[in-house]
Amino acid sequence: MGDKIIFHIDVNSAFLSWEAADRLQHGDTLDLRDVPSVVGGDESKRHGIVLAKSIPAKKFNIKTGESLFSARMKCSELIIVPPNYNLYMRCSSALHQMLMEYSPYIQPFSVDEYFLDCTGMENHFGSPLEAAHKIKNRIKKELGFTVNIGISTNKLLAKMASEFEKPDKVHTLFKHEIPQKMWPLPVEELFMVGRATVSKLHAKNIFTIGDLANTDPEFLKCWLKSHGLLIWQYANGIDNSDIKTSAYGLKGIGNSTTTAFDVQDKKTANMLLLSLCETAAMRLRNANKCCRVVCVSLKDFKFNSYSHQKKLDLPTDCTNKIYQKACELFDEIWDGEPLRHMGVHLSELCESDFYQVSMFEHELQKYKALDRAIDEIRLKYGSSAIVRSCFLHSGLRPLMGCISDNASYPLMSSIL
DNA sequence: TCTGGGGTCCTAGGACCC
DNA sequence: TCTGGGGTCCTAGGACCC
Repeated sequence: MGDKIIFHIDVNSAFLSWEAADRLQHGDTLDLRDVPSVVGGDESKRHGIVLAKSIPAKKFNIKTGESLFSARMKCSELIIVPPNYNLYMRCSSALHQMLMEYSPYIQPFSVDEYFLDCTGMENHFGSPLEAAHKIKNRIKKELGFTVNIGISTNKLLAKMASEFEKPDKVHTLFKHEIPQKMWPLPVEELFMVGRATVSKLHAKNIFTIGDLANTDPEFLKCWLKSHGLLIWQYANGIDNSDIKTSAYGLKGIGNSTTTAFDVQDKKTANMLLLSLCETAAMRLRNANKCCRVVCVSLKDFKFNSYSHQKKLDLPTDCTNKIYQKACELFDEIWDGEPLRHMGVHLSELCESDFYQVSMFEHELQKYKALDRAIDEIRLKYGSSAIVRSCFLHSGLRPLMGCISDNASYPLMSSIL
């Protein structure tokens, strides 16, 4: 059996490219990609970090993840645009649609990354390099943004290849190219080597991917457990994972927010929890799932974070049930310190049609009917069409988080 | 440095049972 | 009950990714 051919397609500065393409489509004359610009949160609130940056912004040494405050210090004329998650979803799915024309073996890896199994496509689209250039150029022409494509025989190497020179490039990283193309790179550029691991590796004089590749795997395994073995395999280009096609199993749904102000009282906290639960539960129902575990996470004004989770007696997709449990969890852990961040996370999901509702839970049936009715109205008339009355004069948002609200946006196909 | 929000997976420790 | 070892479940926290 011969080697596979795997492509990794990565949108260059995705959020920023998509914003730029969208603005040009709508008649703007300025291309954000040509000036120092970033996509980021609200400078005046506390959501302020850089989510994506233009290449000119990069020249000012602005980094993804840094605060908008410090980004602005580096470049006073920096343009900051707020994120538009609905736009990103539409761009992502337009890309998905196009890529599916080339191979049915496709794995969405994140909103702006796809793996494609292109084994045996030579008859249709030419050599892997030719095919990748065709795909890349077509995306640019028809969708209005650029991508990098990495080509190799497994996902890890394809992904590493797509990280090479950007933007708008195709790179290969086959096995025999590893010593020249990958081993000289700093070890922190290896997939799965993050901040915590890199400082440990440096302490043992491991500075490049090559250094890691040539370290004794037994030693790494004893020292860093399974993660040690994993990064050694990656450093040597070893990855046997499959392309996970179709609807891969969702493991959990979370919804969290940094509040614009410190939360000091239980009443406000409960309303925020309700808002978070509404969105999370709606997404759960949309996925036709129920959850067995509810988790509440908190971060106080000193940035200490802590969480508390509990199993439910029965799986549920009901907003009120989830909210009740979230309040209970909150009461059990909140120490009264002012809070700056709150989150709700639902896990241990199961199929909702699998799960039989106990016929004795009359109250639950009522809630389910209510959830169904509310979901339908929000789908039809937009998410703000129906709002719990307690939010009316609260100054708080009744639905926290990014939920898609198709009513207020035109379809992708009409824009791009 | 004034520090988001969505995920996944792993590990360690305690409870509980045999 | 001056008391071992192993399995499983549960929870909290931390690592990583984008």
